[in-house]
Amino acid sequence: MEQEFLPVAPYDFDLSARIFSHGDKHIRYHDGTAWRQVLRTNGKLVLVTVLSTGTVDSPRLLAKFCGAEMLSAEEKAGLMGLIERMFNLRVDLRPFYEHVRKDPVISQLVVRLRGLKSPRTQSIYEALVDAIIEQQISLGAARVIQYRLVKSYGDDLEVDGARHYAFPGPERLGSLSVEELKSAGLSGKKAEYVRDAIRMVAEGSLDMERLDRMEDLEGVLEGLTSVRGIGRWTAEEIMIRGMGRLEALPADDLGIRRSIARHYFHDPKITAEQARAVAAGWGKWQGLAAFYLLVAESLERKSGLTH
DNA sequence: TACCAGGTAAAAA
DNA sequence: TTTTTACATGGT
Repeated sequence: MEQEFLPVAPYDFDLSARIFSHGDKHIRYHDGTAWRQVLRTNGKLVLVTVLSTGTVDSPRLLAKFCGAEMLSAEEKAGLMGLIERMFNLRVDLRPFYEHVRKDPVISQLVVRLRGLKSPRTQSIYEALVDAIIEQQISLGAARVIQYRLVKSYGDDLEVDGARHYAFPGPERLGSLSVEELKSAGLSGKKAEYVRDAIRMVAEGSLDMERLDRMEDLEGVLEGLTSVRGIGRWTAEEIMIRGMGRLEALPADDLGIRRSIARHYFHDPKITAEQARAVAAGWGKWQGLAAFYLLVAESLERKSGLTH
């Protein structure tokens, strides 16, 4: 079963999905031309493959759905909406490019990385779990733990003899003991944070949907940080990566601070406040602008290694 | 081997 | 109120 998408131009799918290039083939990855991950629609697992068949100025995507028995029209529509959200296909980059025209650094990057849109997780819940795992440790270490969690407790789907894993649902993850979560590599505290936050969502004391609909950024931040284990950094990660709030900037983030320091200061290290002061100029596109910085750095690192 | 890595809450000062 | 500390894992 195939489905076509017409994203809002400009859009560079392969560049945008590049952050998944070091992924796990059985969980989620991008091999340069195609992106693949198991998604859920109405409880059904579907292996989704997305690839670009267009150009940056005339973007066109093709999605293939495998593994599930017949999908209803409603389930298919659900998947399509999910894919549009996950890649921010409806976002129009042109106002962003217009806004940063006078910024000495970002104005250069938007030319080099034209069509880049930051991807989102399948659900806000998934962004929450990922962000808690990523607290303090390196991205490499976090990724190992995340994949171990998915392979240990996620539902699996077999397609053409290969086994693919979906991120475990909140019912499953919330029912695990602290010991089981620790066996995947989480610290005792992080295991408690994850379990308790999921339970709060389940019992209704943490209403993610309400926060997602909220207009006021500060209100969302406040709602999220009231949860034990979610500090400012984690809340802002959830906002940009899970909710698609492109104005949210995790200025406490070490990588973002390093990057802003390198481009705007002489110091190799700056404070979160200094980072926020620079980012203020990016207006309601702060998180997206920071994403451009990080992608530019990763591209430079890669080309640096090959020479 | 030791230290740092895309933090946070709780204890101690 | 501000400053330390424990925490888990993987890369260097």
